[in-house]
Amino acid sequence: MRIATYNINGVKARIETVLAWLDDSAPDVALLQEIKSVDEAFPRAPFEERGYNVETHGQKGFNGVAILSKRPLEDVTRGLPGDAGDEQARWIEATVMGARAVRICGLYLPNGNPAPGPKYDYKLAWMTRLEARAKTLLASEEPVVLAGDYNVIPQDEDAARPEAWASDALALPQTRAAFRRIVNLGYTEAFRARVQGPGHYSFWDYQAGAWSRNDGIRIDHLLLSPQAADLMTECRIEAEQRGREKPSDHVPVWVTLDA
DNA sequence: ATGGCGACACAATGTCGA
Repeated sequence: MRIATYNINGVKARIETVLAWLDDSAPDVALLQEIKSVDEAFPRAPFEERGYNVETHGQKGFNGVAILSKRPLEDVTRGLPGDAGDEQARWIEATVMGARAVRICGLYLPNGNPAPGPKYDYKLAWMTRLEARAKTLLASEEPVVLAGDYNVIPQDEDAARPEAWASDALALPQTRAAFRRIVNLGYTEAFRARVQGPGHYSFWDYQAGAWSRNDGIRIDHLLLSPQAADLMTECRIEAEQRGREKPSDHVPVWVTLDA
């Protein structure tokens, strides 16, 4: 089972790009972030024509997450538990059926800038809720994948210019500590379990020629429960997608599970 | 230190992202 996470920066603006990617790369499951669409306006047909089941959790204008899956999906839930008043569409879960059923969570973690401030407070509170959900899911002792745009640069080696991000909400010590607390519950960060060292990024800003200068950051992650980590056979960043026609500013990140 | 880009809501600029 090949699972990809991909912040597409608007499904309406990116539809041709995403369809070309699906045709070339053919993931079994794709977790999309920043669909920037309400559910009723999401262009389901071209995905369904390609054999994908489509589940969305959108809102008007911003945010929004979706799951595309060639395998059946069960028990779909929307919204991160822990704050009934949170109206931002940033979380969707489903169980993907297969040789092993896998609980898959697609997330779009808040950016949090400027920090300090209310947006940063929201980010940290959201991460506390994520930690609680991650802990609950771990207790199931089933394969679990928490994947998406975390808006977290875990370590300095995950940025081409770490000094430029030192006081940014993506890299502040409190942000990194909150991310580590989740990993330290018992999750495996898929990419770093397989690839070490600097120079691996998943986002390049549209501005100032960031892609051509490889001035990137690694902020899209897949966290695997022990039962999922045991099934991992591959993890890679599909960086070449950043150089294609009308790209998102993020690229897909992949994990393959023997499930 | 900032935000040069890009998407979106809404109708010319403002907000947001990272």
